[in-house]
Amino acid sequence: MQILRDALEPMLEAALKSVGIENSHWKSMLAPSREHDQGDLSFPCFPFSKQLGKSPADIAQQLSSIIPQHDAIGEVNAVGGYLNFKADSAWMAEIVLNNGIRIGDAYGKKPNNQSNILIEHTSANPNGPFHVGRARNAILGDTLVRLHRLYGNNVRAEYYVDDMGKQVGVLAWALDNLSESDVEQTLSEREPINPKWRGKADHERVRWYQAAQEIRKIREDKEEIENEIGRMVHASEHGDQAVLDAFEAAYQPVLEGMLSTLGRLGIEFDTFTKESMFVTNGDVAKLMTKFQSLDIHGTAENGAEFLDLGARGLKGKTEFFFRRGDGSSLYATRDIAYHIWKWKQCDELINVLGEDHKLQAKQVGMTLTELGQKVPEVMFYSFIKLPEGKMSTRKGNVVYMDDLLEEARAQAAAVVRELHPDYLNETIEEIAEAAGTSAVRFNIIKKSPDKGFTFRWEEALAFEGGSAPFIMYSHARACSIVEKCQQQGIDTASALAVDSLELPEQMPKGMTELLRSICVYNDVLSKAVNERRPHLFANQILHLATSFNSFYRDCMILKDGELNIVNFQLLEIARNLLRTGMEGLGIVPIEKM
RNA sequence: GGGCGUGUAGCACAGCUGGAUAAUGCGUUGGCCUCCUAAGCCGAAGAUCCCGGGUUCGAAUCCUGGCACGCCCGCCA
Repeated sequence: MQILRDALEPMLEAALKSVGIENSHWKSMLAPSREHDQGDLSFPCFPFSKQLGKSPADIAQQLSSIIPQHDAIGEVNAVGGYLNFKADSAWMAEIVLNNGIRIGDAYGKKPNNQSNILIEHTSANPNGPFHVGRARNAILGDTLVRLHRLYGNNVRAEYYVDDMGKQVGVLAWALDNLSESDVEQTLSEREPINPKWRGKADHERVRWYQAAQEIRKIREDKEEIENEIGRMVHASEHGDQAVLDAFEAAYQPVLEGMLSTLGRLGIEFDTFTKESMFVTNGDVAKLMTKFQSLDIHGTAENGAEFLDLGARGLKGKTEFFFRRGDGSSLYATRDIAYHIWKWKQCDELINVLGEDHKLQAKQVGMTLTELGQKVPEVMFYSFIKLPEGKMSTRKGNVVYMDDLLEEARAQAAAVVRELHPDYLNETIEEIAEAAGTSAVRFNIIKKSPDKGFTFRWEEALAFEGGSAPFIMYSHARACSIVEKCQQQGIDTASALAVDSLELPEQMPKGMTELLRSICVYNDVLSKAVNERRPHLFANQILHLATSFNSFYRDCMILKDGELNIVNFQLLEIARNLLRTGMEGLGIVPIEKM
């Protein structure tokens, strides 16, 4: 709790000085208490034992008696060599009720930070629908974008469109050369397209792509096919506009289908940048010329060129090829041109990448350094597996996000229908869509990105405990209380305006817990944003919802038609914090459940 | 073979800039709706923190050596 720390540090410093400790290492030792009921911040006294010739317990005891009384401190105690500080409930209430704590600016407000942040995420090849694995990037990336905005930063969400190269080439070839019956025959062993997604181009066209991948391996004329695809890919890499246009015609509907899936999850982009731009505008050619002047430049027998990153300390694969023997560029080369371009339009650059890109990101980073450019920050994430193994669009071994969202919506609808048989169908559908999609999102966000996990339907569709619907429910509950107040004709606006409040003498546990949770909110948001670990904030919102539920249990807002103003004001703060927090996570903050 | 990452209750997951009795959810189990939404709340049981060594007053956390799993080691993207 930063606000408690700020209040405490000067007092602790003085106390330490008076017992003879003057170095400043102690600051990092004042840390959140492990034992949550012992205090909010704890200070272990063990290291001073030798220096002072006293037992840690004695030192803690002595310090506790020196620390002066202060509004912020509810309790100081010395237990087993620890000095524990508990924030004072009334003090927390004072700060919270008087807007003394910054909680981020949420949506629609101006950024309070002038620096421009560019976050590139998703950037999936436009060759087929999102499966759950590919979608982890989009969900994590979008959450990072949202959290930055909640924190008050100015962010641009960018999608890098892979509009050239082999994957799109195969797709374009397939659409031009295969009939529907070719495709269906080739894929006859596989599951047919879900009728629900007929007409959605990502689902339709991926079958052409998948069929082409098979045909390229088995058909008699496979060599000619390879030549044809190779010719197009080549042309695209040399900036042949006709071929690039043909590619675009092939992938654009697919990309739109993919984006509509993401849209359902609340994911949107500010800008799209096509890879081919860096070929057609000459950036890549200039870059490759520049590489030739570097000390670490090398040339292979067939004329292919590379940078020797081993000379800069890279272990393992040391040669980083940027030009093929035939003179064309490689994906990584274009990626570097792209990075240089990105740096021209932002102050801070973040990429969201799968763990399979770690080496590539390292190579790009080292090359950028070699060119005197800054290195982007990267949020890596591990893959989602299926119980049967790895997901692969090519092999068709996937759980599509569209199917997952449908299933989630259907199951959520069943829950709502059972809980509230009296709700209108339309209401049920609305709640189900929000709860279903939010649950899917949250299930991915709440896990640490560097942890791989196995997708399980029952987890993705859990609507209790640590889920999005749990948070949504707490929020909806808060909303329903406000609604009830208004129904009863209570003037909520003037209740909010009251500023001389009398706090309860004995503060209920639920209220203290809620205040605590509110007081650490911004600490966690800041950490989640700056360390690029959205799951920390997800857990904080879960915690906020839990403590709100305790507050709800202990503190009646409306009793016998009578409004408790303190409780009401706290309710509104918590409700607002829940709502903005949910927006930061991409959970839909519906008001009725 | 080399590099990177992960390994914590039956399951899942947090904690990992060293600090107390390792947090949370599911599952198991006992209780709570004449009272603002029970998708909720309160309680109980459940953990060799992968294994061995080391550093330290103190190790889930740091170092080291293993083991298991994942990813990478293309003139692919």
